[in-house]
Amino acid sequence: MGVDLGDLLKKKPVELSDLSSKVIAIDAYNTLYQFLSIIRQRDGTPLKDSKGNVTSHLSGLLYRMSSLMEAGIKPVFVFDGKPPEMKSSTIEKRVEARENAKIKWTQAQEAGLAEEAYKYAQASSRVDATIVEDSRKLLDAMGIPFVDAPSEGEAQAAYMVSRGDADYTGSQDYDSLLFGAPRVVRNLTVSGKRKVPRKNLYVDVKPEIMQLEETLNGLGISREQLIDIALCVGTDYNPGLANIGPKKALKLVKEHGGIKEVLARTGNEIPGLADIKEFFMNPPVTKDYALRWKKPKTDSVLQLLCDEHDFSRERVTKALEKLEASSGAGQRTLDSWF
DNA sequence: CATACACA
DNA sequence: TGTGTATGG
Repeated sequence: MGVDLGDLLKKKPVELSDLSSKVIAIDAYNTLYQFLSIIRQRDGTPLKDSKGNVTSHLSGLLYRMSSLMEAGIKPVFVFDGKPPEMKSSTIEKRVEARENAKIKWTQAQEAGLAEEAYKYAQASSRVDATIVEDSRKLLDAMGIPFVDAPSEGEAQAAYMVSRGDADYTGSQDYDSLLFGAPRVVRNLTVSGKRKVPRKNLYVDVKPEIMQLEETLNGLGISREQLIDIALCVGTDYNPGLANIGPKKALKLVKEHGGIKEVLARTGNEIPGLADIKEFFMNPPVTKDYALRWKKPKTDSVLQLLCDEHDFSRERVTKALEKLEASSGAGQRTLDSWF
């Protein structure tokens, strides 16, 4: 998912402490998917409570958010609304890939291929309605606000940064830049370590920020041209052109001015081009939101995580102490509203 | 992924 | 003070 523009974009590593007091509009889907895919046992099974419900996302949310808030960061989650019709092909492909991965997971398990099994287990992750519902309950109990996007969460998050209601969008994907987010932060993690795929190796990963204006100036293009490049490479709304990666796309778009000319020159076409461009330039968003960070409801968090999902009381209590110590839950924001 | 804990 | 490894639910 998302757009593969990583090589073109200028990224600046930062410390978590540099993001203190910043409001970060986090793409909920992206984050939950990451948690579900990565927080697993060595055989690939996600964390589960005694009733068999998956809890990886709750674990990820609790520990990461309490650490970020302790560092003074003010997260707000943005949930997806109704996906646009032009995304349906991508959505169908994801469903299919997931079903396929489930079968292969079982097969690999039976064949005793641990690494294969793990890989397919990850690929079978799904952010379903229950996952979303649990996550909203936990965020609410933790006092972290969330916003419901009318359509794409990345677009809503970008809008919130454009308006100045948030400082950054937070996502591993680059889409929010296309939607016009002035600033994006990736790798918004605590530990700073990430496992490299397939290898038994960990590398240091720091949060990194990207700035739209700076990126565009550096490449010598407009946002519309950045979108054109994405369209060449492929987005959630179109498959992309054969044998054209980010670098070639940049060259072509700069040379010919825009996607229309590139298509004409290369003998390609993108069905629904105008609608897709319009969607990136002017996505459905809402201004119907209020960002309030509240004191965590300790009892609700303990009830949800410990009583309902078998989390350790000791660990959850420790995380709650971090939350309560955070400035985000405290004075300024809260008092300004009450 | 984040944390805890062992051990250098 | 750091690095590797196991565990969480």
